[in-house]
Amino acid sequence: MIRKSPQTMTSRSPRSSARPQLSEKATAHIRGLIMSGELRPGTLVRPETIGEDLGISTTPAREALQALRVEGFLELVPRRGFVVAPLTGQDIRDLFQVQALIGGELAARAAANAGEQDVAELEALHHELIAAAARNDHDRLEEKNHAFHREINLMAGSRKIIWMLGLVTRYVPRQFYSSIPGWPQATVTDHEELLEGIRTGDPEKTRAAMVAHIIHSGELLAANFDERLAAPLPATDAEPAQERSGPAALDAASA
Amino acid sequence: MIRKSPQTMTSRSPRSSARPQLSEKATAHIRGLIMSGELRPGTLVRPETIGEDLGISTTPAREALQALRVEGFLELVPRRGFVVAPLTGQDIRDLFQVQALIGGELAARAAANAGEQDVAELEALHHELIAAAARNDHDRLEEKNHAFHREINLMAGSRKIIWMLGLVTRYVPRQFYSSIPGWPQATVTDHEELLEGIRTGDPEKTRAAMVAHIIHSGELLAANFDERLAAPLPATDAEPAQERSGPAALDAASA
DNA sequence: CAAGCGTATACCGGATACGAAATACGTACA
DNA sequence: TGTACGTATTTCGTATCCGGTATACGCTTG
Repeated sequence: MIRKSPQTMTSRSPRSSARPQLSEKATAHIRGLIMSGELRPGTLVRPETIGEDLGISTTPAREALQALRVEGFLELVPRRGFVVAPLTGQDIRDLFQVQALIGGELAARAAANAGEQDVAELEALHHELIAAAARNDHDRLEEKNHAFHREINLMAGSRKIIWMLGLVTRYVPRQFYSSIPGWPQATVTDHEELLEGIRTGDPEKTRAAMVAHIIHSGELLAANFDERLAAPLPATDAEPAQERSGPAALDAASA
Repeated sequence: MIRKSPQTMTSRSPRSSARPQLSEKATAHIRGLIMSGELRPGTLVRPETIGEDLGISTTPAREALQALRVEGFLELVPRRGFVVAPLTGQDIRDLFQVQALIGGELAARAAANAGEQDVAELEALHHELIAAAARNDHDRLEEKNHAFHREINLMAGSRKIIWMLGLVTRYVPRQFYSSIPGWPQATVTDHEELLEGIRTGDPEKTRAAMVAHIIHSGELLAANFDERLAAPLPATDAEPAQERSGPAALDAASA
């Protein structure tokens, strides 16, 4: 059971034309606006407006809005349009809790599946991460951290669980981490614990390590989020803040 | 630049004209086709085709395809179109694992938050479920089961976690359960264990009960899924099932 | 002056039509 | 037989139009 997860993910067929859809560009753009706080909850987002912003037509813009609605960033008010969904620091904490649960599951499976070669690859990445941390190279640090987690997730060998994790981590701007003081050191020690669990093939120990790692990171980000919410808004006009009663059409899925 | 919404909306509730979008209809339709096995993995799904099927134009059809891509039912091959994503019985099991983790978290929080009134309401629903089971009333059974779980999820008080659960349960056709022999009885006993945990305010006991409940249900459904995969395809229309090899563009999100 | 009502406007949801680019497929040629 | 080319099909994006509805504004009335 060394290498290659059960899924047949034929990696990288060159396919040349790496042309991302315009709708994906628009999706990332609006998502960034929401996560950065430029678009606040309750704001109405119009297709033509964002089309003008990016110099595209309304068709891909509407597709982007639809995608963001599925992701939970926007809500659709039937004859009004798309409004930015509420997003609080507590929401961020909750999402990190979910991320921890899913990431923990993946880590546990990775530990169960890990072969010698996997461990070696992870350790190589880990050492590169340490080197980047020592040089204070934020970009490379972020890159290696991403690669480290990605490798673990792939080792778990479950397409759909990785997919769900991706839906959660859309709420987590990666570039944020590197700006947290003390984060590199904490990450190094956390990753060493993860490595220990994987090396010894101990799923539950690895799961616990991953959960702690994610929750810890999440608390830092959520605190920053709260701080930003407390900050005054750009102050265009004397806006009555319109804390409108959110329609919040929860469907509360069942089992 | 993006305009702010007209903040004149004077706090009047939108009355919810209850008009479902055409794109949502299309989304549900295609999702049903995929889950029922009529659309097999690798099949190319064209906007015009589904537009003709439902008597709608390509505009809402394309929005539906975009939504299904976010949900993971479809993959987008850049200049080719949308193809049905691979979906195996193991995928279903994995998704139930995720559902168990998230549902367990919600149940644990519900137990922590539960007040007397909440418990009373849950017990009322539970008794109605028992009554429906005794009458062999499948529709009402399904309805009460849904309401029971919904109530627990709402008690947890986390918008975003419920949202994530909804993304997972899109892969679980609710109407399936009631057709499983012996499921009503198993559900009643499982729910009683859940109630016990909530009544005593024991989060971890409740979490464990919910995890067991979901995993148990999932195994039944996944077995059915495997069975169907082994079966030959309906062979109704010509439709030569364009078995293009799915590229499976995993992005493997990180933390 | 305040409250109710009717009209005007804005905009969503959807339908088409059209064009450019790229891929797939069939055919002709060496 | 293998390769190159040309055509057909399709995706992706743009532009435009229309019906229906919710909101905003202004007028009338008590």
